[in-house]
Amino acid sequence: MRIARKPGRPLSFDRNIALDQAMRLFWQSGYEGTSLGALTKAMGVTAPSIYAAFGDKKQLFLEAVSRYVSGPVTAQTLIDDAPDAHAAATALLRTSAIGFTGASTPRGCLLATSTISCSPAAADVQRQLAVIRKKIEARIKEKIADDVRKGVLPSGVDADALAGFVMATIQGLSTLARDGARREKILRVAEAAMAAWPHR
Amino acid sequence: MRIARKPGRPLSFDRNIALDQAMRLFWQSGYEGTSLGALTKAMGVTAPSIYAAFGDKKQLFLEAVSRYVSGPVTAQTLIDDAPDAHAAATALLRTSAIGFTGASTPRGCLLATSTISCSPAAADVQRQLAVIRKKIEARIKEKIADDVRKGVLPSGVDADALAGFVMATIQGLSTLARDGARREKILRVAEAAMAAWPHR
DNA sequence: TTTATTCCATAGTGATCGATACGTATCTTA
DNA sequence: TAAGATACGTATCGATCACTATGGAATAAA
Repeated sequence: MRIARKPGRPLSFDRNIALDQAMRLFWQSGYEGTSLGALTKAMGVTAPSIYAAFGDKKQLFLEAVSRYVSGPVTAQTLIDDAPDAHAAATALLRTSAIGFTGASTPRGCLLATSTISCSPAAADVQRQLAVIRKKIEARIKEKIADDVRKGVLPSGVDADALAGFVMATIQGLSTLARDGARREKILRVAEAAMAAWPHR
Repeated sequence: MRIARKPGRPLSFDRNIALDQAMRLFWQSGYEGTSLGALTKAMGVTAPSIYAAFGDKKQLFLEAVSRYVSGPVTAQTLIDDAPDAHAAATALLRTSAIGFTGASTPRGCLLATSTISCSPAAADVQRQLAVIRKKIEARIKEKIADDVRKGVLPSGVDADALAGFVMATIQGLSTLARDGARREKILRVAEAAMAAWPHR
């Protein structure tokens, strides 16, 4: 079977690599803080090619976000693979602390920082990221509720508040990282946070 | 003694009221997300008058931030007035939960949201807000260290990590509020967080 | 009234924003 | 080699950005 090849002039850049550069820039400066001029420079692609390949700036950003949350290790997989909610929360916080302080990436969390505040024109983008955050929180809440049903956690546990607490801590770790805190300290903060976990 | 009155045409607007409107707008949309056009409309003051009264956009923003953190109830006073670190942290989190969900104010925390991500042009503003955040964290850390010295908290307590945890939680509550969580839930999250507090 | 001072309102400044029109180059297919 | 399709590079588009030059209006002091 032959490889189907589109007619016409081929792309002169690697779409994945260019998207990675865009993701990194959005991660660093946020959605509205990243200009198309900065994107063209970082991606090595002219504006018309970006628009042909990704649509407009909003679609490029959302695709970058999709790439950010679709790596081999995601919040989803961390939660699903953990034996219980405590292990899931610990893994989430530890992985966040590591991921927010990578030497070769921007500090903090793209999901937590890139549209926290923006002009009214970007309100819908802001809302879409909030939806993603809420889905993660809902998944944590389910995991906690599972533990309550199994008797791993006492029946009095407020799954809603505890899931919100885990999310809040992740967002907070992101800001600490943005403000320059070292990885080692953020890991200690995460550990201190897990002391809030209820026991049977 | 007579009231000294400047010569020349008097100001046609109330500087404090205008500053309040600016603060609210920055609180809502962040530093770079708030345009001067939006400010002139909300403040009811034309651009040249804003520049005459406040300098430039950066100075106006910093003055709005100064106003935000200089109310009758501030992080500083909450910490200083509390009998111990646990009470201080509880007061901080509860007050944050209330303040981030006011019906007549934007949601979340101006200090936590307005410059989390921004273009390289606003890097210095971003840094100045990070300094303010770090001062609050340092004050919390002192309060904790005091408790350790007094024996209120065990000597093994990591004051640095615990102070970072309180700050991280506040930032996280801000994002939860931004994402639409109700005040009642955020208060429960704050309560869940305080379960992490070490005891003697 | 005159003069000095200060502020307001109009109407812009150059720069940058996101996004695109247009003509040429490069590919597959026939 | 011709035809069709796709992407490239150049050179912009109108809108909006933060900001300001200029002249008239409103006040206090002389």
